[in-house]
Amino acid sequence: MYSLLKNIEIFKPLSNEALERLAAVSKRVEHQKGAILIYADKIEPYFYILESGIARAYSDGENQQITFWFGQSGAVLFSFNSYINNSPGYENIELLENCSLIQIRLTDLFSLYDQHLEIANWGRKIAEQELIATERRLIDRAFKGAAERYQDFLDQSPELIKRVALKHIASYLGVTQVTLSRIRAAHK
Amino acid sequence: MYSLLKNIEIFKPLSNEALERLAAVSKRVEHQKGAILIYADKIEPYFYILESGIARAYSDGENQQITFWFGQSGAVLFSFNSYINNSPGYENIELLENCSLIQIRLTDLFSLYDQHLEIANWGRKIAEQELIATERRLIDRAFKGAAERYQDFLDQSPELIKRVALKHIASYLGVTQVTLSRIRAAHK
DNA sequence: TTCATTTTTTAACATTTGTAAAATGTTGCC
DNA sequence: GGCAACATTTTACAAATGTTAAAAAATGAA
Repeated sequence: MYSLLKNIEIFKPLSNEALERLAAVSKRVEHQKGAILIYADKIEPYFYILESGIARAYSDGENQQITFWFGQSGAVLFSFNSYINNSPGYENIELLENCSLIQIRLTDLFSLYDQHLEIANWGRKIAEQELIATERRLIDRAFKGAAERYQDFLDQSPELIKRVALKHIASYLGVTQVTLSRIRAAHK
Repeated sequence: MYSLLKNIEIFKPLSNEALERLAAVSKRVEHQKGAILIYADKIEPYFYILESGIARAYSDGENQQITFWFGQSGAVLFSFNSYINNSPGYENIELLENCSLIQIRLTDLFSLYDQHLEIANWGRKIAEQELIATERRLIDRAFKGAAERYQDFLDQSPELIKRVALKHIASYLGVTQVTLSRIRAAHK
């Protein structure tokens, strides 16, 4: 029953046959705002696609918590280390709103990667898209000041500004909350 | 004739059959120190694996050049945007020493991805490993000061310190050359 | 609404890092 | 060796950002 997946952007390039194979191991789940779907230092067995709601990934430091990823509808959500190296991760993933998600067990997904050419290439493209977005951010940190990064964030993710606490956005942008406040004050 | 590839780390997980398919589209090339293998703003048709020598990727800004990647023996080397989105990239890749490389035409590689399950999954893992390394660096920028990042670089890439100009290492670490000099002076 | 809690802003000051320019060191070539 | 080109360090000063603490504003629950 692939109708579950058919309308989600990330699945659109797939043939009906591939979709059915994925649908057979997919399950829709709902979780509440505040739920932690992925814990750092644990091997997490699931891969998720966010259908609705928003989430953030963060790591805990000694006296701070750094948010380094936001996910919106259509985003893939998983523990990088669990998925890639079968080892405990560094990120916690917290839902910032009530969310609806597609859940796939990693062992099922890996088994499809080993059986199904089209799905293997779909998985390749997921990693590639995450890669290019992550490197883009690393380079932007070098070339752009904090104020410009904030403006870019406003332009590219206008919904997130409304729905996410500024303290999370500050650490995502690589500045303290105080600095972000200063940027916003200067902006008016 | 897959002996060309057999001893290179990145090819080791592959079966002989997959290696032969890759070897059939691979070619060993040599380039001199200073050569630019990948140009920003161009769609680059090749994918390389570095056999010997070192290289760096950099982007040009208005009054600066930022190095954001170093490759050593075994590294994969390509224009992310050309490879992933078939569009011009943002990085130049320069050889910092005379290098020996394996060259594969992207169209040949993509064609193998579409035909060969094992090679598709090999390509998936390449992207995944790059992804996790890149995100790791982004997070380290948030949690570690410049001095600690320098120390980590020393620990993890002792050869590069000897062979690469400090100005390139400075921008790789996300600081100016003056700051790196100060860190090195304090370090003694 | 009212109270308690949390988030955001503001202020004052400290620290880090950047900028520009000069001084020093290094490399390769004639 | 000696010169030229380039890399690295040092210095003085400027700008950006961090830290701490407090005030103001927003949010959520009773």
